Amino acid sequence: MTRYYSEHSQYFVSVDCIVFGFDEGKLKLLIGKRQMDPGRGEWSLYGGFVGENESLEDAAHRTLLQLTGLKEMYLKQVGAFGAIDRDPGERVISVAYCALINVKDYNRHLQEEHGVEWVAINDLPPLYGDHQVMVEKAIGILRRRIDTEPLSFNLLPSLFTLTQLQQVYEAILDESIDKRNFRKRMKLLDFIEKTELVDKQSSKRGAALYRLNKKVKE
Amino acid sequence: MTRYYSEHSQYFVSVDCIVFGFDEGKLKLLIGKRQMDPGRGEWSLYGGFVGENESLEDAAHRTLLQLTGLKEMYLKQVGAFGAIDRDPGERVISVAYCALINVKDYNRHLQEEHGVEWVAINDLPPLYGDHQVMVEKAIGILRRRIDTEPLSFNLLPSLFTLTQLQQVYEAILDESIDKRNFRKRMKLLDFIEKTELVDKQSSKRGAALYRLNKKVKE
DNA sequence: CCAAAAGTGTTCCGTCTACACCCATGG
DNA sequence: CCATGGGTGTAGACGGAACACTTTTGG
Repeated sequence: MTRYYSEHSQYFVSVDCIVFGFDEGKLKLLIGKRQMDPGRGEWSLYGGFVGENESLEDAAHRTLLQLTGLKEMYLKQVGAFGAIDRDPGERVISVAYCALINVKDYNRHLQEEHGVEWVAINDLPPLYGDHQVMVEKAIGILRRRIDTEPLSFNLLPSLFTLTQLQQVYEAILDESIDKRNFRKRMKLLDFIEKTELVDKQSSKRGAALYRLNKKVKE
Repeated sequence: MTRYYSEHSQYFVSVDCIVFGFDEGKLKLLIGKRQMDPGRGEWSLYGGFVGENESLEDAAHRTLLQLTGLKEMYLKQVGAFGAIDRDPGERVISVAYCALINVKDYNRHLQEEHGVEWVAINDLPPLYGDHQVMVEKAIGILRRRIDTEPLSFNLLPSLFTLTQLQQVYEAILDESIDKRNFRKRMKLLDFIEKTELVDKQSSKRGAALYRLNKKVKE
């Protein structure tokens, strides 16, 4: 292979995954204690190095597959982080990706295998390196996009109640929403539809289940 | 230095700068013909490789200083681009940055030195590699943020007329705006203020000049 | 005196917000 | 029968959109 750029330096490039889930009415993040040096034992996002035969996004998908057992999920780039000393070990340039998954789909024994836990975002411990900043930026993106893009559904099962959906909105925006106004707004969305099915889990009366009816565009 | 990650691959990392300016009532981009292989002669964004002693943002600033002679400017990360074959030469992971500058501040002889030109965004030629995609993403960011963040002022001199400001909005959003409504909205912004000065360049009657009165927050 | 750009208000309509009560059911 | 969560409508406030004419002055 012809070498064009050989006079320049090369760097390790990693991806860090900010995996959001929704459980017990809260927005949660999958984090674990680092199992390698440096920073062994510190709370950290799950990440991995970019391989030679994969794009950044491929690397994020591979990492997320290892971590969650899931192949398809909502994935969005949060940004590149390249401060010289951002990693306490060596210089690593990292690209953060934000993923939204349905906690129920998560393969539970992978959780133990990787030593990760779901932690509520309002209750996060200090995180390794600049991971805190990545998380904050990811939440900012979610907040800004939640009304423009059908994000929230990725955090729920394919059948969901309006109450669940409202809880997702409230968790992401960190504010409470009026139930009637919320339901009115949701009725105007053309990509969700009511089914005949009823969820009896959470109430005696039962709540109508809704689903997406179109493939969501980027 | 202790080596922690040596089993992993390393990559060239570059920054590519999407430099917007506003001139002749149009939004323009600073692009030039590549002066190196591969792709010599193709239209391209201006970019550079990331050095060992600089962060990604430092690299973008350095590159922009070389290109424009300007030290301070609005700069925002557009995203990381890492497809395996995105660069026709070798694998290079690139982080795109979007800069907004006032064309009048631009050091004109640097333009010739670097062989770059201001080209209206509606009139761009095909660009090298994935640069087109970077530009589109940058424009999307500007459009989404123009009403949330005081962006537009970076494309104008420190004293500007409301007509100029409106032209910037129209150029970024690619749609025309009602003059009265626009001026009403601008009057509500607390960070711009009318001065006693009058611009006689563009009209016989003269137009009031405005300026920013607060340091802009991120 | 006229061409060219600056400047200025009002009305209408649609959207968002606030707000409280009845319903269905399992235990 | 009652506790629990599900479900519904209306009125007022507010903000955005449509719309046309007068002013100033250099040439």
